[in-house]
Amino acid sequence: MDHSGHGAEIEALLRQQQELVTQLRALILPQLHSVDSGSAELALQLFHDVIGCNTSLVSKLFSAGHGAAAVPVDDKSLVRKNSTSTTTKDDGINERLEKLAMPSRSAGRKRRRNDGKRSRSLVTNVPDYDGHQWRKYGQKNINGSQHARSYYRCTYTERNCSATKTIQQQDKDGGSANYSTDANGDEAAKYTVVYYGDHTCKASEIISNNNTSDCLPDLVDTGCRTSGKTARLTADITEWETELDVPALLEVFNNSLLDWEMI
DNA sequence: GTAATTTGACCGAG
DNA sequence: CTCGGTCAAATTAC
Repeated sequence: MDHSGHGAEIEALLRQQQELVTQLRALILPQLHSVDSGSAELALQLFHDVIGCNTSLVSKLFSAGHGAAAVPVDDKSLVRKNSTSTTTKDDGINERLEKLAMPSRSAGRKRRRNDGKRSRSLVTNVPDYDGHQWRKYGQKNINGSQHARSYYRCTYTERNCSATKTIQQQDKDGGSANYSTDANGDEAAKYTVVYYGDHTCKASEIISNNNTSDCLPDLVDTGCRTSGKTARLTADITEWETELDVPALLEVFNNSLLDWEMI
C-alpha cells in the first residue's frame, strides 16, 4: 500500500546512506594499505558489512514482499532486455524509479535461476576504489550498448578469491546530456559495476590506484580542470594524490550518485 | 625478465 | 541460430 509514498523516500535515504559509505570507503581504503594489513582487512570487512546491510534493506524495499523468506536474488546473466525501446537514453536509475512509482509490482513472478550466486549492481563514477585488485580477463561488446563490457576477476582469484566483476560504461556522450554534468560542465561518465561472488582474498593488497581499462581515462581527463571549489579541495587532498585518483573522487563528491541493487 | 592486458576463439544457454 | 561469458595465446607494459 504505502510502498509508493514513504517507501520511495526511505529508499532514497538508504541510497544516500549507501552513497556516503561508499565514498567513505573510497577515501579510507587507499590510505589503510600503508597502515597495517590487519586494520585494513578489518576496515574492508566492515565496509563490506555495512554496504551489505544497506543493500539488503534496499533489496527488501524493492521486493516489497517480505513474505518470502530469503529470496536469494540470483541471476547468472543480468541481461537487461530493453523490452520496448530503451533508447539508451535512460539508465537503470530511471527504470528503477519508474518501477518504484509503479504501484503494481511486475505481474511476472521472479524466477530464480539455479545459481546460488548473488550479484550486486552498482552505478558509480568510480568503478574502482573497492579495496580490491582486479585482473581483466575479457571484454565483450554488448549489443545495443555503445561501450564494451569488461570482465574482471580478483587478482588472487586462482588462489583464494573467486570474486568477479564487470564494468560497463554507460553512454555518456553523443545524444543529449544525460545527467551528472557538473555545474562546471565536466561530464562524469558513469559505470555500471556488477559484483559477483565474495572476496576471500587477503585484504592486504589494498590499492585502487590504477585505471585498468580503457573506459576510465575519461574520468581522469575530466578532472583536469581547475575550478575554484574543486581546486581548493584538490589542494587539501594533495597528499593522497600518489595513491588516489583525486579527480575521480571529486566526481563522486560532486555527483553523489551511487546505487546498489541486488539483482 | 615477469606480469597484466588485449583480442579472437570457444562454448554454453536461451 | 544469437548472445554473452570465459579462455588463452599474443601482445604490451613494467
